[in-house]
Amino acid sequence: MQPINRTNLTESAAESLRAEILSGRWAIGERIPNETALTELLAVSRGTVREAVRVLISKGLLDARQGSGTYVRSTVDTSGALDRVKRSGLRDQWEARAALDVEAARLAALRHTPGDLDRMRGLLKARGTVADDGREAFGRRDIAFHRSIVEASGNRAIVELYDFFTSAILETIHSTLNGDLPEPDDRAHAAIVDAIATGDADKAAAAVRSFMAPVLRELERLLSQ
Amino acid sequence: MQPINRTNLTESAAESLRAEILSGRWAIGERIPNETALTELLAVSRGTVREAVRVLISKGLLDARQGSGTYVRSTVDTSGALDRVKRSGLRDQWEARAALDVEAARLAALRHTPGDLDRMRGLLKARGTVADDGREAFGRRDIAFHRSIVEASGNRAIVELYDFFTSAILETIHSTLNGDLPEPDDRAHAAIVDAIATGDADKAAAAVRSFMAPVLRELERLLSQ
DNA sequence: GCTCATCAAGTCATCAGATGATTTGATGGA
DNA sequence: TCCATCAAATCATCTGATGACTTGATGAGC
Repeated sequence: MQPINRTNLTESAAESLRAEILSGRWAIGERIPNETALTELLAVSRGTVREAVRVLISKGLLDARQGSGTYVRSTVDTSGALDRVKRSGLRDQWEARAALDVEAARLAALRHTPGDLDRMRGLLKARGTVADDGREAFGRRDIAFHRSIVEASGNRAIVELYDFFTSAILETIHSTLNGDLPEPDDRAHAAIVDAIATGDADKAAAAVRSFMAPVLRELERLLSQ
Repeated sequence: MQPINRTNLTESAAESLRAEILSGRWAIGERIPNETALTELLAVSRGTVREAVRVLISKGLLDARQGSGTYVRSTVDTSGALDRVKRSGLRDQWEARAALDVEAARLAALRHTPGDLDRMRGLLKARGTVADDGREAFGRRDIAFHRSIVEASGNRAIVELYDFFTSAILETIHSTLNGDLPEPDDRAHAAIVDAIATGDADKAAAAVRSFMAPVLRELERLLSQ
């Protein structure tokens, strides 16, 4: 039986290089040793060095320029962050998304354009009910509506993370949860849009918060069983 | 002059493979063609194929097993999400982190232990001033204090993202911003801890929000110049 | 008929060598 | 001083070979 931690040379080399970069051994923008030198430093062949470097390039830590060298692009590695977020549990993910959702509504109240409001209301009308054409299709329309609010915040970082949480939560619910979560009715949805339309950030935030509360309570109940 | 979108074979191959995987061409757990076959499919050498596959392994899409084959591990790619967040601009990042910070304080008010409060107060006392031993060291202590609040939320997803934003924002500020951001005084910091200690979630959230406001205003001013 | 050691084929892991493409700084003439 | 040219350095890519590991087939032994 092999030890389960057995790893290959490429990963060892990549990990070793990554640690050096994160330690700040080379400053941002500085050139790291060339492939031949790394071959000796890491005691692996050039092919293995190239695979390791390629991984770090894809993580955004390095930047290779043909004819010139390989340079440090960043000394912080965030590639594993989302993996850990994924493993953080459904309640935590839901809370984090709710935080973004609330802040998005707050910003949307301040920054929304007339077009944003039209789009929200159009998607809310098109949302319909589960009975129309099944749960999955309804889920997609529901998500589209909520996303339109987040988009109206004009904050791309929040939109991006919101999308991530949405897919992560969906995946988790599919695989772990069987019970149904309460689905707020049209009136609750419309209340959010109306609050945003008033331009009152606190009111918009409160609307989303009270919208989320019952779902979160039910979620905690289901998870504590 | 070369077109700026010029890319190398490895990236083309990786992108091509990634697209096939995301399209669902192979089911999760299914084995993809071996290296020799990929060499023909992608019309590149084995070395290039290996580099491309290695990148997709590091993204969590593939899983290579020596002697057996290379298998699909996931058909959703979230690895680019944080990259896009990084490129979303300083204001957006700050707002997103503030949202998490506010929610963390809210949760901390509800869930904190006596030990949490002790730690926060200890770190606040140890925080001192810039004059003590330079800006960088002070910055680290300041971050440690704020992180202790986020940790007290008991939400790992929020902690993880908070860390991400902290490092991303620090890096951006280092490279783009020269002006100083306002630094709230000890009293403002202590007010957050006190609010959390009362167990009143709204009060804690409001404390963090008013703490953040002047910094965000100054940030917008600096960025609009 | 069942079990299990053995084996061979298939596959990824790694190495070594060679050539091409590109960048960059040095050189030297106009 | 300017600029075309060149050579060295570096990454990009290909090719061939060998090793390590997995897996299913085989067949002896019971």
